[in-house]
Amino acid sequence: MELASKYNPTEVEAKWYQYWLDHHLFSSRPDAREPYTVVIPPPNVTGVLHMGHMLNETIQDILVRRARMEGKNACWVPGTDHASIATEAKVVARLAAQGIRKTDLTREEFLRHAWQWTEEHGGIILKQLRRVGASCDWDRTAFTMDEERSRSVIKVFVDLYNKGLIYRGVRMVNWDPKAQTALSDEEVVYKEEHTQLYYMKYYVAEDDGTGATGEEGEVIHQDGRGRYAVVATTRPETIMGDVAMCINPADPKNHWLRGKKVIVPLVGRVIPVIEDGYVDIEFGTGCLKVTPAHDVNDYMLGEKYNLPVIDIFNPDATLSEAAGMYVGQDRFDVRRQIAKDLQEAGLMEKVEAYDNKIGCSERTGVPIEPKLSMQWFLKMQHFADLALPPVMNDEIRFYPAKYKNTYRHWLENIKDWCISRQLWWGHRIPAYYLPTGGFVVAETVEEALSLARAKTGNEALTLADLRQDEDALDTWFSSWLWPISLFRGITDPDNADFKYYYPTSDLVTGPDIIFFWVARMIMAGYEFTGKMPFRNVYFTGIVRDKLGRKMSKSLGNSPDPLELIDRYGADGVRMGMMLCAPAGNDILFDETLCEQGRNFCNKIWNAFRLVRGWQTADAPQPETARIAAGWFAARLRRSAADVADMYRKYRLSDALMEVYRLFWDEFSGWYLEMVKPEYGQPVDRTTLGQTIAFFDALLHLLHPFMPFITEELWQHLCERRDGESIMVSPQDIPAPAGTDARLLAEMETVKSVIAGVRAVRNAKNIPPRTALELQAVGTDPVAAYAGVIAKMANVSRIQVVDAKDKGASAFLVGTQEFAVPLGNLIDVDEEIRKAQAELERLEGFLKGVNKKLGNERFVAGAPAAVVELERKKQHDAETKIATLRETLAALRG
RNA sequence: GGGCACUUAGCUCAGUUGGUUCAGAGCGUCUGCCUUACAAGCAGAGGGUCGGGGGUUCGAAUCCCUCAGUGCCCACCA
Repeated sequence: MELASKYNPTEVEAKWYQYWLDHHLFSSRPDAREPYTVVIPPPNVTGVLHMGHMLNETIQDILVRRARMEGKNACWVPGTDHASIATEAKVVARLAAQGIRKTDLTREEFLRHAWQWTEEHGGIILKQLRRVGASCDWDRTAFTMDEERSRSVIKVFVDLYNKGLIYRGVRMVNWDPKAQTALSDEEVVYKEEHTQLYYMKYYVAEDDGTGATGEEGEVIHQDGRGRYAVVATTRPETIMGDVAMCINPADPKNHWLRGKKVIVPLVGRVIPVIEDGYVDIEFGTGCLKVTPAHDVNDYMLGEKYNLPVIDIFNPDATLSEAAGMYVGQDRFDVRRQIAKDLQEAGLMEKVEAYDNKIGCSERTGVPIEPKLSMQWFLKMQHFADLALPPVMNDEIRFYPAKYKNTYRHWLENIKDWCISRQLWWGHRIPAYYLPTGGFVVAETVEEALSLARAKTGNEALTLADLRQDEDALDTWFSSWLWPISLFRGITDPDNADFKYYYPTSDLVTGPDIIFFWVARMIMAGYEFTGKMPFRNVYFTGIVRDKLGRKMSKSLGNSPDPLELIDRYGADGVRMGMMLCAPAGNDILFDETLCEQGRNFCNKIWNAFRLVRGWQTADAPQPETARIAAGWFAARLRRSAADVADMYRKYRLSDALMEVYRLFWDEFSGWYLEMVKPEYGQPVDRTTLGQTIAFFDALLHLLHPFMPFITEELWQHLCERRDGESIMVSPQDIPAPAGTDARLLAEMETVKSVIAGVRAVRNAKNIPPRTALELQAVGTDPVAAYAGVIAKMANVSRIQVVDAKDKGASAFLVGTQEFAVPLGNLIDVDEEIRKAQAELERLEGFLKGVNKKLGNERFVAGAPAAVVELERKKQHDAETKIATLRETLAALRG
């Protein structure tokens, strides 16, 4: 079969993925081997693959495949997340497009639509993962809202409620007016915005003119209408909720306002002036309007001073009846309107531009509204106490470790978690309200009923008397159980899978969900299993474009991973991702990296074409090939050891780069060229066998990064039988041997000699076909490698000479001088210039070394080995300088 | 406003506890090659006073201080 000179990934990839599936090569069952478990960070069920996934899944696949090849029982569990808010928003939008309002539907009707949506769009991303090569155990595919996961969530809720860790109460929460639900603190993101600061006049009510003491610093505003205080706010639309004005008791400017009452502008309500140290004297005028219903701090003041609460907003952030004005209008329209009205009424002192940070909903993007409401909360201090120590003492390791700080800071300032959402798409809170007031919490409605009967003493209660809480749980309240619930560890903790696979091994995720997910999984792990959920956490970077901008739909700077795979092959794209992905660093993705990956595939492909094309003959192995094989075996052992070390440190980019260079430079560039027979000549069986063994080892090293091409070539290379696969044919590359270091060092010298000759060739424009002679001055330290040098540099003979030819171009390898006789081809002036420059450099270097050695404190203070090294540097430099001087003298002579 | 990182070749990054021959890699750049595995390639070359300044040390890219810049996280100044 003739092989094309270019690797074509498309067919190969489809073929092998199907082969892997057909032979259940990703499936895992508990056995005697050491388990290696990874749970996928479940993508949104209706999501599509983007570059962030591409990176994340590639890393997981590399780790999983590596573990599998090491002989571990690797199990990578895939699944999707129901993504409560995001999915519900999409369903609501679709319904709206059909002219259906959510509020016109019953819960059951809405959920039918949601499930329908999920079935239509769900799981697309899991199919896409196959294109990437992800070696997930698809039989274990789970969904955060499937039956098992739902049972786990409900069981855990009941358990925590019974432990007294879940409570219900009215608190100030983050309200998303678009999704019309409460959010946790973590779901609020702060955005810098250019806004206005409005300075409004609050006239003193029934002003009798008292209060002014004329003391230093006192600031009294007054106009024809009387005396007034000025309050600066970014939210003038909330004045209808004002119930007090607050000044700092230590603020002389506003002393005169003590004990007074002021009039809310436009509204006309008379409110008291209170005093509290909370108020920042420097901000604005030092007067703060207090709106307990719509600001967390104001709420705190309200509690402290027993102020009334006037909630002026409807759930969609339009003004409510309670506002009394602008009723039904949107908060931002009201802001514009009220600014105008204040202006016209002469109640606006001034308006200034102001940069402010606005809390916005992570999901819908709209500014959140602090709102008092009845919600369910999880007490977090208990969990923080559980989850902090294992990370700080490295029982659970973070890569990179810098995230330990972030983690600690969050846990040390933990607040209770608002877990209820006013949504339908999610796990419904298993609380049941009684007709007589109060509620019970139970896993099933039947249990709830018996609890209710016991609680009320009323045996006549029926299911119809119980009303289940309308709220759903925060999505993360199911995600935090993921590593446990995937193995049914909540509902059936004694099952064999759970005992075998849990704790999982590595978690790969982005640092953006360290609080949402990672921290909470650790909490859940210790709370419900008494064990860590995973041993290591690998935090990926955020994928940015080459200009450093975060990839996003709106910027249009995010390539479609599948399109990239079409163009460069999955292996090419995987490599492109990994080339720029050191752990924890943001990765600046550039499509040319995929090109590099594709080129590498091609390089591997062509190296294979070369080897495959060789005919064999019964012949003794040439000396050059024997040397090459001995050297490359050592080179391979060293790289394999280095790569293993990099895996241990999760330095996957470095590991890939090491294998890349090993294959391209050392194997293809040096080894294959050394053993390659003359065109049309056969190769001896020993060399062919060794070469295939090396190739096999290289494919094994490459496989985790580039699964498709390696499987394809491995089949050709080893003539595998059906059902076999490179991924389950572990190959142990021996540990480096004692003699390796010498072997490697000698070959480096040989390479330098070859490079030296080639450089001469290049400089003089001598074609590769023209054989050259080589002289070694005095002695030849690499005489044993003469055959290699002859072949690689096209050198006809190597002579040891006392003095090199007059017309020779010389170069130094270490302290050893070599020369290529060129007859009249040599450019004397150029040679002199070159030698002179080198001499000057060396003299400067020697001066530095001498200075160091001349320093008594260095000789006395530094370790003997270091001093010895300096002496060697000195000696070598002197030797080289002497050689160069001779060369120069000869050239000039 | 607090905290944590980072600043090394044109670009992206290594550089382990301060000490192996003027600081390394990949990509890009330049020069020469279509040499029957590969031009998605081969051979060679150039490129950095390790952000600025100060200090500790026999010795600093590496430790300390300081200044400047960048990024991220957290925070209730309206």
